Amino acid sequence: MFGSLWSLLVTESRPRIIPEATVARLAVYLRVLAGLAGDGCGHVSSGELAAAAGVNPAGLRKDLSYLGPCGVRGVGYSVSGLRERLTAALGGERSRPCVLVGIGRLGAALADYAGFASRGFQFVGLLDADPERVGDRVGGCTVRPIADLESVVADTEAAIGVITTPAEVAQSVCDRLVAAGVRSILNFAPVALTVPGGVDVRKVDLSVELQVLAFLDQQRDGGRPPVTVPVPAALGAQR
Amino acid sequence: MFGSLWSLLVTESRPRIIPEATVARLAVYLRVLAGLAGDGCGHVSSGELAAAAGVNPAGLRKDLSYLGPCGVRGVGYSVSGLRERLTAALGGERSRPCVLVGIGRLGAALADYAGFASRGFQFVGLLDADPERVGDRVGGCTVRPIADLESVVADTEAAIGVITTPAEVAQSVCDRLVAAGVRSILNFAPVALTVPGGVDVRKVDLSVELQVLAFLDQQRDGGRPPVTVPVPAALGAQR
DNA sequence: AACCGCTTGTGAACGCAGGTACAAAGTCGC
DNA sequence: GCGACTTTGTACCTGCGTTCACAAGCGGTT
Ligand SMILES: NC(=O)c1ccc[n+]([C@@H]2O[C@H](COP(=O)([O-])OP(=O)(O)OC[C@H]3O[C@@H](n4cnc5c(N)ncnc54)[C@H](O)[C@@H]3O)[C@@H](O)[C@H]2O)c1
Ligand SMILES: NC(=O)c1ccc[n+]([C@@H]2O[C@H](COP(=O)([O-])OP(=O)(O)OC[C@H]3O[C@@H](n4cnc5c(N)ncnc54)[C@H](O)[C@@H]3O)[C@@H](O)[C@H]2O)c1
Repeated sequence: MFGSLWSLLVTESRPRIIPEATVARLAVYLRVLAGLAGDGCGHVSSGELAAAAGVNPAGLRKDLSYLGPCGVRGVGYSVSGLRERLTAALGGERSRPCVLVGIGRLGAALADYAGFASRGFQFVGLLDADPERVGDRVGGCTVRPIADLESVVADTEAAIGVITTPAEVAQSVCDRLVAAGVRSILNFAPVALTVPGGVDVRKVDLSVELQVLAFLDQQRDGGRPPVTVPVPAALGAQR
Repeated sequence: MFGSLWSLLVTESRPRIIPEATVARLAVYLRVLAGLAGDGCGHVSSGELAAAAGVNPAGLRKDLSYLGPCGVRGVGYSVSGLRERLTAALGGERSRPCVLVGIGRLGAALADYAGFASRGFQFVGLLDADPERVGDRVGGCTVRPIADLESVVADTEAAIGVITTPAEVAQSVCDRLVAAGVRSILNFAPVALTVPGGVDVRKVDLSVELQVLAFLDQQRDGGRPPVTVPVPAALGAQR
């Protein structure tokens, strides 16, 4: 009713902000849809998608509603249409150049992983301080000395930097990446990076993941034998 | 005030539940303290710890308050005392046996990583379906055939299972782990695992991390120039 | 053409997490 | 011994995320 009027007033696009938690789930939905596109089905309901993504159907609909009306009531969502909408919302299909610093065991695994390229993320620069590793070819790219960091970032216009160096040097690597123009950083080193405003950092901390699991395990076991806690199912309840 | 009274009523320990987000941060604090213990300083203030951990000082104090009074007013927290308190809260120092399924590039990197063992997490079982990999020694452990999964879990009493197999087989591997008695699972495969109640699953999704960074990057750039938005047709066509 | 069933989209309520501000409490200096 | 300073611990508030429930809308059917 006044939705069309409003869209006229705002000229274009969605001024609405999308919560970060929603963005993360949108990426999951997109991957599920990619697997679904192979099948012949042209439509999916929120219930099916939610089941495949492991989330609540109502939450999924609310997530999608941030992109505006995407589905058809009584039918569901067009698989191809929703894919386009999601890819557009998440930054389009354009290739996103990334640089990876620290080509150790973890770094090499990331550089060699095909799942990133299929989503538009390409490692155009692999950097390491170890002369032994420089010159190696990993995942279709040659490892270059860390001294080339600035020039590689400048040449490739890399937007994302991934840090898989030892923790001690992660901050200095981060500083150099930011100085070179990188404004998005994914950090695997177990340190809290300090960055200037306007730079986004996401941290992947595998030790913490294990420690949380250990805590939940202990909490579960600790609650069972000794005393109290009449409802053991409440905590472990799965959706 | 009535906190002490209440603690008397409940006899002992902490019946208070600790939010999962807090647990994750507690693990970070513990790691920061480990690095700090080498130094001579016997006390740290919430401000120092918070700066090192990259969080708000008040939030850190609130996190620690879940464990009961840990610090001394006017002085700070005893480094050694807080370490003991945190390790106890997170499940003690006892070694936690883990099994790792799928010794590919990522799995091998994890199995070879020294940072887990130093926190009590030991990979006591490495399993893979590829006969080529069976028999390899990775990180002080020999890769065994996937058929041994049940016996390995039973023998080692592994509490945590880590899945680094291709996505297609992740659910079946998960089912076997759960059936064998594993109640905590860390999943790297890009699928939503379905588990029965009482089993905890945590998922690490690196593609999603990159995609969120890409979105934030796009959102930042999209906000700077006045107009445009390269996909104007999508909305008009919708309605 | 009107009805019916199915699914979306969203308003409202709830619970949780993070931040601010302040009072309690202990130590250090004199 | 006492005062003042420092730092903790917590109560309050605000905003976010999630869930529930329901009305609106569309396709198919009669
Ligand atoms: N491997 C894992 O499973 C794992 C798990 C959790 C966290 N991490 C973290 O990820 C990071 C890397 O782990 P890893 O196992 O690959 O270690 P690694 O030692 O195998 O690799 C580190 C690489 O960084 C390079 N490097 C060192 N200093 C550098 C510098 N100044 N500039 C550029 N490169 C430099 C080294 O040459 C090496 O190739 C570490 O911070 C580690 O704590 C790893
Ligand atoms: N490598 C990365 O950087 C990366 C990044 C994100 C996600 N992942 C995910 O992690 C998983 C592993 O990635 P990878 O790069 O190590 O792949 P990989 O192909 O190198 O390793 C997979 C391993 O699993 C083994 N395997 C296959 N089927 C199995 C089964 N039924 N039982 C036991 N083992 C089996 C294979 O033999 C192989 O050794 C994948 O799901 C991938 O999507 C990897």
